[in-house]
Amino acid sequence: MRVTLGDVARRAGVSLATASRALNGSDRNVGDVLAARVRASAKELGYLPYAPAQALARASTATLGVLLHDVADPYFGVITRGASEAAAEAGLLTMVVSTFADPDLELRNIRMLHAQRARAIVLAASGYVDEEATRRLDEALGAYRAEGGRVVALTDHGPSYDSVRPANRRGAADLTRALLGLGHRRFAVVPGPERLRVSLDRLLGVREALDEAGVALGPEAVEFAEFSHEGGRAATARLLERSRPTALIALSDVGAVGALAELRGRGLDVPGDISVVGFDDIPCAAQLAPALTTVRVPLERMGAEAVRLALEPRPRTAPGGIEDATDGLSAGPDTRSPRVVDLPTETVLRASTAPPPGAF
Amino acid sequence: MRVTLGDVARRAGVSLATASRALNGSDRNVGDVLAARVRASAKELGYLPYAPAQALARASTATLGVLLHDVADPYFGVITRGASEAAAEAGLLTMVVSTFADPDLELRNIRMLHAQRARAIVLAASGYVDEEATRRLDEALGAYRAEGGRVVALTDHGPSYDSVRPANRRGAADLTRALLGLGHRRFAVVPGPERLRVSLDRLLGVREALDEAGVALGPEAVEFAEFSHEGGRAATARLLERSRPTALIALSDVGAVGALAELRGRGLDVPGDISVVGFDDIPCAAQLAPALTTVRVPLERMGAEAVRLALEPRPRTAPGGIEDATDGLSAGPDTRSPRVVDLPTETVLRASTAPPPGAF
DNA sequence: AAGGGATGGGAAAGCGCTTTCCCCGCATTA
DNA sequence: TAATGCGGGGAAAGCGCTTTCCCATCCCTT
Repeated sequence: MRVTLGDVARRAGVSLATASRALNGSDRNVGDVLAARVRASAKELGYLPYAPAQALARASTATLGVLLHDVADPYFGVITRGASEAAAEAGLLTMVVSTFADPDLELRNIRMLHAQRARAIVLAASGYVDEEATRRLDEALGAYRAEGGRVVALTDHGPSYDSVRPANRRGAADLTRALLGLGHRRFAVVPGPERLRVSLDRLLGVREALDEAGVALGPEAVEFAEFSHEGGRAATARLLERSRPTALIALSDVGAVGALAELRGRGLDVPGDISVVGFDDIPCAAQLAPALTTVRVPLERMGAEAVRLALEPRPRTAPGGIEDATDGLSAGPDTRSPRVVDLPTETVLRASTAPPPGAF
Repeated sequence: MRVTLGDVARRAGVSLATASRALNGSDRNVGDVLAARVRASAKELGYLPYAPAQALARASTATLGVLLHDVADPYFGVITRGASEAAAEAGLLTMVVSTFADPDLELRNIRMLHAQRARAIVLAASGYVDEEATRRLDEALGAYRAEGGRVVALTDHGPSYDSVRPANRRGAADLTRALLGLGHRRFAVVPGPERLRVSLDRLLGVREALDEAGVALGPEAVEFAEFSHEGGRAATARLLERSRPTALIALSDVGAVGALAELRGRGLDVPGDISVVGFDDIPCAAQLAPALTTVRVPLERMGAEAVRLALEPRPRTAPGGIEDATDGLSAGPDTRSPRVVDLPTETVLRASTAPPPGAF
């Protein structure tokens, strides 16, 4: 390409080494005079370092990978904002890849990020139930980590990864208890897709609270659905064919919005005829009418926290068992036990919930 | 790092050159036997190409940059989805950087993307009114283009860039005409921030339609606001202090949502007391209650189209004036006249608009 | 006044890949 | 049979940077 560090050095009358040290920092000092000359020369020539070459020489890039289902989904959008802001603070660029909940695509994307040698990968896309898919992903991630890459999971990806975990199960249980507290006894649930672990996790929380209260939740009252407007809408329609719940629990806000649409279409009043709750507290949840009762998940913080974890200096255990601070170059796999950050969720009561009809 | 092409080559008993050609394609052929051996060897070793090294050797990366205000804003989220999907199809990884409508940050981010030698930059963040800021951005983009980088603007960034342009002005005019058609004569407008060109562009459309109809729009009826829920809410509050419009035109959906919240807070009925319209048709616009009348902007398509434009083979004019198809290596600045793709918008009438109160 | 750290500068060896250039052997043509 | 391509293989020269050495000063210390 155009202006190289060599040009800058020549113009400043110094060696390549000095120019490099002056512009891009190093443990070695450069005399003030020369340093100033180099900087001036760089500015005059409009020099910009050539990142791929730096990456090659340093054996380390300045990029972060974020793996998610869909950037346009506000859930992931907010996470990505948190992550990329934290990344920017650390001088990293964020590469966002969408998998659309397809394990094969996810695998390919992990390989791409690995090939790019992203410093770290944030797994915002949730874990799969399918064991074979999980195994293959683990394998690819393992290879990445073996070369010094860091991985942080934002959902349950097994115990071997650093994780930032919202209290999915507990949050769902609390939410359900809130509905029980209002007097509801007939529930219907729209979890996410059955193949994702989050769905099951949250559903488990719901069951937990219902069991506690001795309320039954038959299979006819559960209808899995994609995390989408249409998914939520269709699932709600199917549920209403076979039961008459007083409370509908959608385990994602986007799904809840679809549910609201379906209910409105059927002329049902929310919360007069039926209460509806969501999960995640995406930005528009509060602005719906009725405003959606939901579980606040600290999405932005999750993204930021994940990056913090990923960039945390990583002690490595030498064969002798003593921690040593080898740099990234001689990087071996990470031998620490994984860090886990548990983030609390919070039930947010809004206008979409009320006591069941006929309650006094 | 770990497994290099050299390892693969050695294991397959071939030269580095052959291994490279077999795995990563080239204009030269490799015999079937050797090619198979190389592929097998790569698979067995779990080889993944080292992208920074490839970039250095090829003088070209496999990344795309998208510059936007905020990933968590659905407007940009949807654009990004379109762009990154198109990029993925072309084998590119997408780097997303947020500028939060700050020209300085934008400048820094352009430099970073330049340093990464992203193949192309999609400017989804809108142009600034400030001339000095614009000049500096142009300068940085110019340097990037001088080295062969491609730039596509999604909003008005001046005539020198390839652009994908939604019909902002026309869309706003049509929207306004729709309100006029319903009988409205007293308007209030909440454009975006005054420093962004889109805001002015759309406002111009509104004025155009009002002028046509001979309806006045005094300065007291216009209140600029950030593209955000809170911005729209606060601006609406201020507007209502000093005027009693029958129609409120928010020139972004996120702003309109804020406006709805403020109106609801004041006990005003939409559309009974006042009609509200937005702009963009972000996914949740249709799911609000009342569903928002707005202008559909083909966001996803804009992103995809931008990438298509950016990746389009680029003829270059030789000094003699004859187009030649030199490859990217000897890249000079792009001498074609910029491509412009105009995308139509469409007014979508929903429940948030009705004839003004008292109309018969 | 001589020995010995610091200190700062430069030459050059890579980092992992692509691509030119050269060469060899085979098939084709005269 | 000799001349001529040509297809496919390999050696090696980079791509633009960082970093290890090595070296020359300079300033302390004894």
